[in-house]
Amino acid sequence: MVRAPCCSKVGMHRGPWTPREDELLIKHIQAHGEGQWRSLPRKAGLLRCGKSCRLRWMNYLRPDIKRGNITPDEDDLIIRLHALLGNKWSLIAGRLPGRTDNEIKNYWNTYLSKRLITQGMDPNTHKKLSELDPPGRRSGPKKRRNVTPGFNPSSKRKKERKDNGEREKTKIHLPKPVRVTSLSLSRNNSHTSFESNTTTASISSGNAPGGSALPNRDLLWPGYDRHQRTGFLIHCEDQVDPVNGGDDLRGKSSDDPTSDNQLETLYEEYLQLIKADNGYLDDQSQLDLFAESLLA
DNA sequence: AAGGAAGTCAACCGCGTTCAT
DNA sequence: CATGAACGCGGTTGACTTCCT
Repeated sequence: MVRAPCCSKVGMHRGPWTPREDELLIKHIQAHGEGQWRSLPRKAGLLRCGKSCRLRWMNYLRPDIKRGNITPDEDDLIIRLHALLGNKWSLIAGRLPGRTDNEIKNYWNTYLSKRLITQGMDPNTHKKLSELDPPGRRSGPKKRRNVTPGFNPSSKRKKERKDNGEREKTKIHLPKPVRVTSLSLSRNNSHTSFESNTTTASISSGNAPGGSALPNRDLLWPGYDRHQRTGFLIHCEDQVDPVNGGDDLRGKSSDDPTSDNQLETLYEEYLQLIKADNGYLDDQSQLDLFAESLLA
């Protein structure tokens, strides 16, 4: 089947966005919200394809985007999540508040995969490189520079922490809340979706994200209201949805063998573990278990 | 100082999935 | 059921920057 282009490319602007274009896009989204990307450029007075607008907003203009250096904790988490999830950049990004999939993908391709290679690891499998691929024949960074300002190799940081007598821990961020749209509603109905605030591991918070913008609970995915009451919103997106539903539930079978109760129990255990250690998790196996549960 | 090599990252592209008609 | 629209994702590109010789 021949696929129609997402928009007519005749007369469209391409390449880097100008400040004026950014301003128009921001103003439009502030006034009308996200979504309806195809018609957005016309309504916003932009000579851009809708896809381009979405990308610009998601990867650059969104107010909650954290720009700048990836922290050591984020660094470690990316590697560990990549080992479990593979190149699922959006899923990895979902666990790093304020980071975009594009940013993490670029960061991985630019630094992390190369660093793993220099450490003798295969960046795809996270296993030691076989003897069939001896170090001298590896394709890695050829030469050059102390990379990005502020970039600090993880091994060095770990050594510094060890030297300081610090425990080696991985900071765990709570799953990132996302817009939740009802199963029964059109994706284009912006009045029936909501955004909640990004939440990190401030476990004791009892404030419900989402606030007054919540739609009828009956329209939400199973488990939402339960976690809303306790102040957490599980990130549910694609197959990661831990409560048998979520943003992209379309087509999901209600016969999913994993019960709500099982998943809820697992999630509660996860929260308890983090609570017990002020937002950190020492036990790699517990982190792995949680990550695997997301893929179940 | 200049030119080329290499790195970075925003943006583009194509495809898969889901929903509406 | 078939088709097209809309969206999101991962891979790739290419302009620009930085470094090396």
